[in-house]
Amino acid sequence: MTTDAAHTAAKRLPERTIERLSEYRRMLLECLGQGRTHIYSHELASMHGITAVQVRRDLMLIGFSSDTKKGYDVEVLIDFIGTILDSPAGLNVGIIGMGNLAQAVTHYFNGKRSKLRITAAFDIDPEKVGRTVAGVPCYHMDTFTETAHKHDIRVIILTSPSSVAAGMVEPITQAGVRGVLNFTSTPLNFPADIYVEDYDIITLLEKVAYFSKGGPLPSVTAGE
Amino acid sequence: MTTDAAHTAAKRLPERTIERLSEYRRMLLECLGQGRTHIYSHELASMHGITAVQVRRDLMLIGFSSDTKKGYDVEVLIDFIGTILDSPAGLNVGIIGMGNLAQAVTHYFNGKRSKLRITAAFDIDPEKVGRTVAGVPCYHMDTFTETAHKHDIRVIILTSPSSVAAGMVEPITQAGVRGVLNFTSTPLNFPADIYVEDYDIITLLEKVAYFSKGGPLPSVTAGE
DNA sequence: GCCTGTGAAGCTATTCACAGCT
DNA sequence: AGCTGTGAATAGCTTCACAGGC
Repeated sequence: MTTDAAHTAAKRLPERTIERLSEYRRMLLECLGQGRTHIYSHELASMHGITAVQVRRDLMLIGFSSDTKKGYDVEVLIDFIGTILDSPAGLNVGIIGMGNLAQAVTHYFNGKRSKLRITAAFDIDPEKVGRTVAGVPCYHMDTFTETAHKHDIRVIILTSPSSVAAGMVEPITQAGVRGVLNFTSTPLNFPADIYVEDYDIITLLEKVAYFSKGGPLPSVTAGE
Repeated sequence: MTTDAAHTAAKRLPERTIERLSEYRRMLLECLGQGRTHIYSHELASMHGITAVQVRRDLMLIGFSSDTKKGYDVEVLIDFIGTILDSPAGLNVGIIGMGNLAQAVTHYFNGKRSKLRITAAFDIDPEKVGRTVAGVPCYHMDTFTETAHKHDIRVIILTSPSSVAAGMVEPITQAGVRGVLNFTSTPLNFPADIYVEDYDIITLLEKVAYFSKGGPLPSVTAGE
């Protein structure tokens, strides 16, 4: 087995596979909590509404294979996915803009054991700066660069108002951040070596709206 | 059957194209607000960090073409995209769970002119039920079916705690909802004729984290 | 020249189909 | 029988390359 798999650029896994691995893991953790020790690919698949082949293919891609034929060992698989997704030492995440969305995200995180830690929030609202919001200390945006360094922030969740988002590119880049999750509806021009995931809620909803009407799905057969 | 099957998703556009159309439109609206009347494909493209061909291909797919060669007419294109994305009469959206995330989403919507309207929220918290939260009347989840019908809700944004999400499938399905935007980290088994978009924030962040470290990008640009 | 529109090629992701193992 | 692992085929999406128009 290849020990360098975790950081081989050449073997970059497909985006979709990464997303699914994250989902598998969460489901597996739930199964584990319910005392389940093994799970078949088709079970995991149906829980996610995908095919068993897809699950097996994903596991194949990460080089996981079960030794027994009684399905995958839940605990072992969880750990294995961890070697792919997690940085061994964990990763510190900062969040810019401490409004409702940021608080929601932060709360989502609480309780989930994770190698990802939201360790610093940034805002300009005097109501928030200096206080702890949703369990995270909130700093003034002016102190971003130094605070980000101090906390060794590698990933930024950007939830500032879209109007000021463009101005965040420079400081984020300067701070040595490697990845950005952009909830802003402004497309941002980061250098190519920073991974950016745009996640625009309006777009998402318009997409759902489109496909909701798009399929004038022929009458469902009476059976159900 | 009187209605030809051809009309069934007659020309269902690619998911990605739909997403981009939504983004183009928002950018175009901004351009329009700045008094711009025409725009070239490569301009629109660079604003979104994609290629000009991609933009032209998307427009080709929706059957849009410019009459002049001075770029696309901003206003005309906005309207054209509207004919693709919007239901002429608009679409009512309901939101289940009126926590931070829901409030953020609702606020995101305010001010954006849209054919989508969040007209009803549902929660079980007595603090919220009966009041107007973020500009949207909040009803008790118990009244979901009738309220959803009364409001002619076609799309649901699901932001309830994951633990109770599974229980929402039945009522949502019964209410005749056609599309669901699921922010819950629970994969939900809706009938195939309901369009579901799963949008899990933890997965997203884990993905960003993976690709942030994944690329041991040769040399981090030290200089400014 | 610089633009748009588009067939054809290329790439990515999913599914098919089947071999091999208990 | 039912499961996993995987080459080969397919579907979905993006980019190349170029034709045609101002």
